Amino acid sequence: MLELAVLGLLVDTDLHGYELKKRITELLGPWSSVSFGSLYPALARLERGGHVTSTAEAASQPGRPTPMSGSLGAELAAYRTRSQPRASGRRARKVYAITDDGRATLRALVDDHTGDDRAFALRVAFCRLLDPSARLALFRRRRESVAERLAHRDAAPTSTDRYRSRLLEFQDDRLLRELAWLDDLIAAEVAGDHNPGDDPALAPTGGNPR
Amino acid sequence: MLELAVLGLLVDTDLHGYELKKRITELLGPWSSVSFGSLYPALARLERGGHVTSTAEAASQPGRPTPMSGSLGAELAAYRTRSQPRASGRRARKVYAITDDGRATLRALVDDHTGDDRAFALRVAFCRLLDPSARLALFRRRRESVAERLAHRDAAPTSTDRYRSRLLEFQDDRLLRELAWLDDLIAAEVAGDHNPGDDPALAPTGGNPR
DNA sequence: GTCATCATGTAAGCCGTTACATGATTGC
DNA sequence: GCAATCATGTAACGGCTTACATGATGAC
Repeated sequence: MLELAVLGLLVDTDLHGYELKKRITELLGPWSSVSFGSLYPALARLERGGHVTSTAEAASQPGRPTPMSGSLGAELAAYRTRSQPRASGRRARKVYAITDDGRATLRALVDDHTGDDRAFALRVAFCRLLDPSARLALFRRRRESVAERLAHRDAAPTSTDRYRSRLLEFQDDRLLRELAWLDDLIAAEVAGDHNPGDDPALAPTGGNPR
Repeated sequence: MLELAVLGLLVDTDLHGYELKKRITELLGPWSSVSFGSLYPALARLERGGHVTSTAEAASQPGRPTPMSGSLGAELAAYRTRSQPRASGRRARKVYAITDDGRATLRALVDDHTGDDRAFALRVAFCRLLDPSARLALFRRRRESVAERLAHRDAAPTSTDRYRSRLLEFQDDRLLRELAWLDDLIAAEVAGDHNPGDDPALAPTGGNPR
């Protein structure tokens, strides 16, 4: 799940750990975010596995602009420009970039259907990386799962406890709304709403065309 | 979280592990349920800690009806009656009962405010065990937390990705609805909607008055 | 001088999972 | 005889958390 978030975010732009954490928090919400204690080991794992590469951002050498900048994305460059004024002396950052292998892994991660609600949300967040049929399948799987949950609910006996019944009511409403949302998404997919120009984000080419 | 579910269910009636698992699944939904591999160790932990006691349900001795039945609840008796036909020869069950210590622990567990959404749902499911002021505080804390999340959302930049923006929209709607639900709950509490006769479930008396 | 922010990591531990081991009863 | 259901447990492992360790910079 952490891997999914990291790889998904690295598709857009190269990032260092600290910034990555901020973006994950933004994506998942301050609740159910991740800690450094899991992020850094995860990055190390991903690097060992060849899914990402890291480049030590050289500090205190203003004469040499962006050494090994081949894998550094345009957005990071912009970020670095914004924070240029006190570039030297800062603690060395490790900038991570996704590899072709990582892109393949990411596609598999988005396509699989294990894990909880948070994992599904993450999949939706990155589902543009799937081809249309896989994306549609993702939505349909979820729809079925939610429908099943609802059916199971209807069979359960009504609770006598006021709070418990209010809770059940609320949760049922939630499921119904998710179902409607999924139906909307599915309808849009079937209608061929996806722009004909394929997203090139996952193309195994070096140098982001942006 | 598992402890919370177990203790909460044991307040209503004494249960053995297998049945407990079924009820937890009913409460949490087939998704995000628990496995035996965590339930049984949890029960052992709770027993070691003195929060529950276990009684080996004697089988193949039809002559002696319910030995040590002092701590066996009425609802279990009913359950046993329903499955009486083949009572002897069945694998021995361990029936768990909550202790006064367990009731105190449960109250603390429901009152605390750590953990994720599932933990909150569980707290609501058992919040009748709190006194009105603590219950109100529970709802208000949650309300604040959800409101904060929403405020943070509004500040975030809108995504360019279609799926991501649809997701954000959906999640925002969810938060708004939870807010409205909480406001309802809080209003009902403030209006003194709680029945004046206190729930005796948490009274440290032996022998359930049912 | 000390606090907040940026920045990267390690170590211990918790809580949960899957897979395995055991064993009886009922129904096909 | 075989599978499903009931019933209880152990072992290995995974992923994530908290707390700790380190260290620089800028603002008050």
